[in-house]
Amino acid sequence: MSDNNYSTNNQHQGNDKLFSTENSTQNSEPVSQNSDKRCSKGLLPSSCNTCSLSNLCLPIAVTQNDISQLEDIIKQGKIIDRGEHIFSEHTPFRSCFAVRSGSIKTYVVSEEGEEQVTGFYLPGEIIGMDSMNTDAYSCSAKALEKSSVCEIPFDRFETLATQIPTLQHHFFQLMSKEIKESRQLSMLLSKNTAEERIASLLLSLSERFKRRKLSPTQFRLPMPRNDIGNYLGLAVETVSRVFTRFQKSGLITVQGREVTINDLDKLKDMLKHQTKCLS
Amino acid sequence: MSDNNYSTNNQHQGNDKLFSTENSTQNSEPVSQNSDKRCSKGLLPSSCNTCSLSNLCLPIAVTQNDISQLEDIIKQGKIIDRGEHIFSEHTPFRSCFAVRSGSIKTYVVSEEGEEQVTGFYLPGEIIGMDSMNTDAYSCSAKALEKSSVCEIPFDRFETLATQIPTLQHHFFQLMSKEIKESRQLSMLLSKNTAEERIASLLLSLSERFKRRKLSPTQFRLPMPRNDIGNYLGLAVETVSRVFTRFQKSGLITVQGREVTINDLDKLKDMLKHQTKCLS
DNA sequence: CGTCAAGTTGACTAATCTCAAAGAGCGTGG
DNA sequence: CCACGCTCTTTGAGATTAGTCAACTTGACG
Repeated sequence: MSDNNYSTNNQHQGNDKLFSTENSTQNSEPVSQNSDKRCSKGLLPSSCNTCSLSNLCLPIAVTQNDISQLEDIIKQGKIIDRGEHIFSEHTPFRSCFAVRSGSIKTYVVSEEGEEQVTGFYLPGEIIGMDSMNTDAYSCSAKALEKSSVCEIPFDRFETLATQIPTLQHHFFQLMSKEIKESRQLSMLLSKNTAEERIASLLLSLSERFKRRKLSPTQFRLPMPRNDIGNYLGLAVETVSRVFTRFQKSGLITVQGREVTINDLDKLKDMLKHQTKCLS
Repeated sequence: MSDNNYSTNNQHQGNDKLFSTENSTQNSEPVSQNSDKRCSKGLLPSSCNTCSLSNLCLPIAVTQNDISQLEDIIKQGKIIDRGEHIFSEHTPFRSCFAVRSGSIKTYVVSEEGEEQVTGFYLPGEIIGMDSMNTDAYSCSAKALEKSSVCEIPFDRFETLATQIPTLQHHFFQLMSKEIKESRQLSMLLSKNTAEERIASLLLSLSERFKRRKLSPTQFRLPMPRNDIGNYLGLAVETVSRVFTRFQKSGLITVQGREVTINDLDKLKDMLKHQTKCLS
């Protein structure tokens, strides 16, 4: 297997090594521990151009000039410490955020104070698109580890989107994708067993790591079992048992949050009879 | 209760009476039974202006002039017979559709040919937004009863949206809402019992009928139990049993697909401890 | 090295599914 | 206008998955 050629992505949390080769400019995390730090335009010449994630979060077809306009409105590289919030449910909606490094979970809280995890977001993915039709965020977003995000002020973005058709088009696509993925989660939850749900999550993570040129078969779960269970509608105990079962059958190797997928095809086969898995 | 003042919405399927008072111009269904019929511009001067649903599917703030531009690109009042498709999964994505009358279900089919219902759409709601990021529809849409839809060719719509900011804004909102609702479905499926799921669906329908000035407490279910179960991740038998239980407890009265909600508050209370119900 | 959070494991319970069969409703054609 | 056949719906009994409760293990970190 050629997996060994991938750069490892299982360092301890918050380690910026992950991105050091990807961001040629100095906007990776270590510069400041201050969670409120922002790269104000000009000071740190961070650029969407040189960001390796731009193929994920930016429209491919955008021109050089368009990108500078985007950079003008995007506040890049805000650092979020583990456990800190990017935004909270019910607070005024102002911006979407692109994850630049680390990992984010979104969740809502019921009247009884019970938490429901609604999603996990990795670098290159965008948070907040479910809040665009209201004045307030419809979920909270919290960093699962030390992370950094780029803020996209929405009113300015909307204006820009009317001026740059490809930008509008791209954003429509991103939102459409979000709808589709949420649909897929619904399907997963409505029809599938615990094992299938977890297989699906593992494959989803695998795919997303792969997109970022990281190993699709060996990675660190950014979230605790608790959050996995919450997200997939399973009890923590069930999650734990399924991991154990998977390990015993040789499908995967787990060591805490470190996961190695030993048989990717077999994992995919588990979802064969489904319409679609998570993405 | 003043519910009796609502116009009834439980006639047999395909009856256009539902909309005869709402569309002052002659674009309601009976004109032609040809399912391929389209109101070509000019022939039938159907208008988004006079459509009672425009407050649901059109941006509020759009001006008179904007509406005419919209009307130029929208093909209005296409008739779909019960069981007919509006579009099929994997066929080229060209248009979104606004439901004008009747009801539509969307679904995907797994490799084994198993169907998974992904949504129910009522007048004023828009189908196809989950396909905008691909060249092909990501689900199929089929009429649950005789229905009519307005076709929104997407490429022309995108162009128009760049010219009319409020239109773009409105569409962002619609898509955001779609994401949110799908999220809510996921949550419903991941945490709630059969009873809660069905209560949530009933409330969702109730709310949507109410928006259309129809009775929120007395309506006809547009879909069979089978589809309800499929959508909510329950066996048909479970759906049936829950309806029976609800009836026995006096919460609702069911007679086939006719439903009367006797205690709306109690129904809502069932979802009290949740983050949110369907919408 | 002690503490606390996270993860694992076992035994029991409960909700929902599956299988099976009967009953009701609706459209079609005679 | 009614009978037939189809689909939809209901109901029962038993099987199974996942949840709950409780205890124990592991690991991170000061």
